[in-house]
Amino acid sequence: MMEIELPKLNPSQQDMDMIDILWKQDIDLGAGREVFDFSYRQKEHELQKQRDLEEEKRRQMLLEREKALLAQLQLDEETGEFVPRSVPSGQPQSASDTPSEVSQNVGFTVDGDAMSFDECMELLAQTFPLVESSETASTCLGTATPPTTNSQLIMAPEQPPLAQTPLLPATQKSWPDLDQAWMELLSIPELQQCLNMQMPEITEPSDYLSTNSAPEDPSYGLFMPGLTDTVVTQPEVCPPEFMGNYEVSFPGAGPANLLSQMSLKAPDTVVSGNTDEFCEMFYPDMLNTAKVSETPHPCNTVSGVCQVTETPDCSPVKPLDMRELSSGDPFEMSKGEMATEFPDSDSGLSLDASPNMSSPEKSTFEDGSLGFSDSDMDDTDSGPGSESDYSEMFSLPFETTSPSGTTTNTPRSRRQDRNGKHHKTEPAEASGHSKPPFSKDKAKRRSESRLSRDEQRAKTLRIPFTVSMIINLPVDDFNELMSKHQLNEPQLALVRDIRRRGKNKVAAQNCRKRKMENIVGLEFDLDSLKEERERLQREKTEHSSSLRQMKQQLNSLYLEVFGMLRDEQGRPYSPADYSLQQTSDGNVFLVPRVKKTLIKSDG
DNA sequence: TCCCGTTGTCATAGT
DNA sequence: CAACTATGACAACGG
Repeated sequence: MMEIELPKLNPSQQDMDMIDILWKQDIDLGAGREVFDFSYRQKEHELQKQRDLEEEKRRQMLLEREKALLAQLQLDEETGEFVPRSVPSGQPQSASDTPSEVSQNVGFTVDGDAMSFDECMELLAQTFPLVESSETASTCLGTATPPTTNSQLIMAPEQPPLAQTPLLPATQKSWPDLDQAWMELLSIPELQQCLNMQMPEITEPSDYLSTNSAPEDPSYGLFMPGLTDTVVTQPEVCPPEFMGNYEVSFPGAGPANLLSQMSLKAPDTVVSGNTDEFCEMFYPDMLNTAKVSETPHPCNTVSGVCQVTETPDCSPVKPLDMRELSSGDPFEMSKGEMATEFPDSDSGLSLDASPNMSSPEKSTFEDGSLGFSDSDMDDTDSGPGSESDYSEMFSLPFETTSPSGTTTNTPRSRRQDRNGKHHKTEPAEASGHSKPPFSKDKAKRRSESRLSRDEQRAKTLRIPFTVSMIINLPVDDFNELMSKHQLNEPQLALVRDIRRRGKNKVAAQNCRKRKMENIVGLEFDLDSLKEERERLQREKTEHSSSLRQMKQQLNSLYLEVFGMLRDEQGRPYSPADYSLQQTSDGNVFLVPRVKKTLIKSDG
């Protein structure tokens, strides 16, 4: 039932188109065009393997050298230094990072428990016979680099999928290790560099890009007029073929390949982010399948991928799934990515946050007038089918994050498969076929239903675009699109309403987010000001105390000085009659108080 | 049933 | 002036 027909209509061109689409959408992820090109990836893969091999060899050599070094040294109890135990007939040292005096005495021929590099390689080759010979070296990392290496994760077109199954349990158990190893792998600068270098060498990206006018927004190209023209006039320009090619090319490894390549091309995303999130982004279906499947493993998402990758027979990964996971709605996906990575853009809130999986009960009943079933929808939508494929491609967002979306994807693809190419699947429909496994965020359901309402309306009026297209297209392209389709007045009104609502929804979300941020900021300011006030009050208290003390000291000093003054007869001055005053120039005068008393007496 | 938080939508002012 | 954004207000919804 998961089989789909793969119409072979100008496959190469379609491949290129799809590559363009996927590539553009994944630019946001840091993925390059080569991610989608088999030849790229092959060469990339080769190069990476070489790099891995070199790296591992180098590490292994260092390890061996250290081992041998320690084996050949003994601690000099007098000096506390390690000194050569004997002079072995070792091989000449090639590394420069070993102390010269030591390297002269140490070789690779090992004594004791140390093994030679070749022995190690051989042992590892025997231990992991499934790994490519060139990769056995990398396994020398031991636990740090589990045997499941990039050859498996990235793509293994030449390897039968079953050949990897023996590793499956181990890899699933050791996924954290594998993740770590992957992160280490991906963090190797040379690796990334070399991956990036491959692109210009193999093909000029402009060759691909030339078909589109250069979009400013990476995802913009998805909505380029040319592309939409293609959509309209060429209904079969489609992902299924493209994906089909991939599936044919890499039996049982298509989506995983893509994922791995993506992860390679966008190491930051993988490394910095939670792998679960990452995989949920790309493999909602698979994850869901993995979770639903009876396999009891605590399936973190990576393991979900692993399952899909390594058990292609039962895998839900079919071209359509692939299309979805390769971002369901490419535009939305890319936007979502941008939103998450660059919060400034759209404040991390985009429409894709709004959902496209609508809860069936709500989506179908909330709009009473629109309460037809999904099958009805399918029937009503069987129309020209020209946009259906792209409508599917541009279908609403959030399948990537919503659990219900993930659960619904499989049935959705199934139905799409059944319907062949004439499947304009609305998100609402997609979710309508299976209930959310658990009560997820009500907000999401609400948003789903809301969007699905617009979707339903659009469908009712047979609007040939998806809501996401309507909302997200730049105004010029939107107008162009409108002009290309002869829409009647209600259709135009609905489309404008959908666009307005969609944009306003995002605006409202941003507004609320800002409001909350402002509140948080103000609370922070309030706390700071409270602290400041307390501090100032403490200072004031201290200063008052200090001032009082100084006044007392001054008074004492004054009395002391005044008491030392004597008149011509040697008698002390009376403090009642005289006072000491200091002028601005620093001179001190004895000023009689007589005047005051006189004034007082006069008064 | 009421309360409350969240979200979508509308109206309107501003950019 | 059109398109978009920001925001207050309101309603619907669900816990």
